[in-house]
Parts: sequence; structure tokens; C-alpha cells
Amino acid sequence: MEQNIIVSVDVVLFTLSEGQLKIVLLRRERDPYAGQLALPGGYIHADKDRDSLASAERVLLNKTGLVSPYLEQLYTFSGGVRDPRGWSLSVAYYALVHESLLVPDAELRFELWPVAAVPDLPFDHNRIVDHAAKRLRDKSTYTSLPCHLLPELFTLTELQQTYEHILGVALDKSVFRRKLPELDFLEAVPDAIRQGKHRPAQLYRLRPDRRLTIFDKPV
Amino acid sequence: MEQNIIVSVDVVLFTLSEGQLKIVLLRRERDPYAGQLALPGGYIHADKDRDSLASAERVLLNKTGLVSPYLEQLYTFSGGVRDPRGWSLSVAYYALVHESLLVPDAELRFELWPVAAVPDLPFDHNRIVDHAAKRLRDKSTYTSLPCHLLPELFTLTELQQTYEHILGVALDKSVFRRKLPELDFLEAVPDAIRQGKHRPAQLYRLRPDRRLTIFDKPV
DNA sequence: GTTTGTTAGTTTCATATTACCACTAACAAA
DNA sequence: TTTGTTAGTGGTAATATGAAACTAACAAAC
Repeated sequence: MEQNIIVSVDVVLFTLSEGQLKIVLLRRERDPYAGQLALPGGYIHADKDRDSLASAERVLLNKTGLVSPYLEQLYTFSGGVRDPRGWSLSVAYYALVHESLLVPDAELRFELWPVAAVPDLPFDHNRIVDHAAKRLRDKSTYTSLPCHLLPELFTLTELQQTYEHILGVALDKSVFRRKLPELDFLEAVPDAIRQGKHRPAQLYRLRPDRRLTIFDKPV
Repeated sequence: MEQNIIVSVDVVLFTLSEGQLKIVLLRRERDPYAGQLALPGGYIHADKDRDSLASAERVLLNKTGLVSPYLEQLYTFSGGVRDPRGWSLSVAYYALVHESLLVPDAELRFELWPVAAVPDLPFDHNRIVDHAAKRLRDKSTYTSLPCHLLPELFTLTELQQTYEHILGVALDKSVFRRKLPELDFLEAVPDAIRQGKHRPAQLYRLRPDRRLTIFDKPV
């Protein structure tokens, strides 16, 4: 049986840079749309990919050098008009990394674009980006997701600012800090202190067994 | 380019029957697993389906006779081991209907099985069912989703009981009723009253422009 | 040393929200 | 008229929240 469906994955890779939520775009090497900015993506290879998650991991590794960032399936986009080559289906993923892991490389020439000012993209990639940004915002209101945009160790103030950047609202410091202990997804790192010209701050990390904690109320 | 990937859709169709959450299963007409109970599903037809949602609608219509129930994409399952025919990808959907729309038919021989006691299913269909049940429960805590398991007109007590059945917890009547008006997704139907051997109850319906309302706090 | 600036982190308290339970309302049937 | 049953509302103590003031700990300036 011949279905004639092009099956691929696309990844929306988020990071926080200069206080803005940004995504990774790269110039397509091949037609269609060669030379244009687009999401990292590629065909699913039935012979070497265990499943579509493995395809997304492979795409991320090949195109950005990332090994195992937070990566989650977003939505599947499909239809006859989204790709000029024919009826296609793309399993979209989104990923979160701290900026420092996005090392510029002569080989891998990716660009960071603010989510608020993404250029026109080929295929239905703008729709995918919008969908991913909405998911990130929605899910950040009631989960520990924003932790994955931070470095391994971070202060509570940095975490609060990350929530604020994603959600676009100011949070109350006192309320934020009262909630954290009972949500129980962070651990203070002994002797790890962020210094500055002011009172030093305790550093925390995500508990290794808690990649994603779901709250029963919004932050 | 030949990818050799089997692309299909599967649908988890929920209904509330005898106070239990149940799903529709049907006996497969073809191999593999002919004669076994499985989820309604089928190939995506690139020539006639606009997108995978249209495929899911077609499958629902052909296998259950349903026209336009609440239908939403769930997750995409893929890999080389889930289908004996080879590397496959299935876009799973879930749907909600009131029991009365599931009319038994000599042609369409589907069965209702309680979510709590689903038999062993072929492919990874048990995993899909678990995923769908979790989504339904999670999403019901903070949206108007459960309305779609009710008939067009229903009482507030029936709505509360629907939430309670899905969530598995008892809700406070007074709190429940105080919240509803400000969430603003219901409308009282004038002169529509449910009678009984007791005080009659006002009937409500989902506002036509509000298929799914997302709450900012859990019910 | 002492002061100043800055950010970390806690406490206070008035107000808003919630959980719990009691109450009243309206019908049918006895 | 009474009883049973479910519909629908109100009151209150406990809890959570939001806003702000407060204390803590450092570096740098003086």
C-alpha cells in the first residue's frame, strides 16, 4: 500500500536571551525554500529512528549540537497544502535550553529570533511557533517547566524572573517564595552561593527525579 | 523518496454510561489482529482527507455514525514495533459524546468498555487509552470539557456529578454553583425545567460560542 | 572602621477566597 | 397537611493571597 505522505519532525527550540524568549531558526540547505529561515526539522528515518522522539533528538543534535534538552511532543500538523511537495505530516516538538548550551559554531549556523518578532517562515512554521509559544506560556502557569530555561544552578530570584518573562506578568516575591517549598521540586545546593556586591544568594537546582512538576494551582 | 511509514489515525471515544466513564471499542475486520477488540482507526487517505482531523472525523463517521462530537488531537504514537506490518505512525484523537448519540446499529457493532477495565488491546492501544484518560481527567480539572459528555440540556447537579465521575472526587455544591456564573460558559434555557418528585431544576446548555472554556483555577 | 547601595530573604496584616455545613424552596406522593 | 427528595442559597471559620514593610548580608566607597 502506497500512501504518498511525507513524514517529518520539526522542533521549536526556546531559550531566554537578553530577557526575551527566543527561538532557534536556521537557513534551509535544500529545496523547497532553500536559503530561507525555518524551524530545525527533517524526515523521519524509519530505518534508524526508534520513534518520532528519536527523530527529534537526532534533528536537534545534527542541527544545533544539543544532546538532551527538555524535549516534549507539541502537536502534529498535516495536510495537502502545507508542503509544496505534496500531502505531508509533521510531528512538532518543542525544547527548552539555557542560552549557554547554544554555542555558536562555524558548522551549525543557527540564529536566535525573539518569539515576539519571528519573521515569515515557510510551510506552516509560523503556526507551529505560535502553537508552541502558547503551550509554553500555558504550561508555565501551572508547572515547573521554566526551570529548563535556566542553567543547572540558579537563584530563586532568577527563577521568578524567568516565570515573569514567560508569563508576561509580575509575581509577588513573598508569595512566590512561600509556594516553592511545598511544591518540592527544587533542592538547595549546599555551599553553592551566588556572590555579588550585595547579600549572596542560595543556589538551587531542579530535583533530578522531578523533571516536570505539575502544580494544583497556578503560580 | 520512499519512507515506508504506515500513517493512520486512532480515536478514543469517551462516554458516560451507568455512572462510569467508558470508551468505544470495536472488532477489527481485517488483519492484523482481525476479530480482536481495538480502537476505531484507519489509514490517512492523502487523496480524500484534508488533514488528520478530517481522517479522524471520517473514521468516527464510518465506524460509529457520529457526525460532529467534541474531537481533539491527543498525541502521536510512532515506532517500528507497535504494528507488525512495519514502522508506523498514528495520530491519536479523543472524542466525547453523550451516551444517547451512540445508537446501537446492526451494521456498526461497537462495544462500550469501562475505562477502569479495558481489555488487552492490540498495537499500543492500551497506552493510547491510558494517555487519553489522563488527558481527559487533567483537562477536566480546569476546563468545561465535561459538558460534552452530557446531553444538550442538563441541570447543574448533572454537570457537577459529571465532574465528580471524571475526577473521582466529591465537589461542594455551593462552591460549584458560585463559580459557574463567573466562568460564563453556560446559559439557562428559558422555560426548560427538569421535573421530578421534588423541586424542579433549571436546565442549562453550553453557550454555542464556548465549546471549551479554560478556567484560571481548578474547579 | 563606618556608611552606603544593592539584592536576599522574612514578616506582617488587611483582604479575598475557600471549605464546610446549615438552611430555605418547590415539587410529588402519601 | 405531612413527608420525602432534590434544587438552590447563605453564613462563617479557616486559609490563601497581595502589598508593603522589614531585616540580613555582602561589596564598595569613604
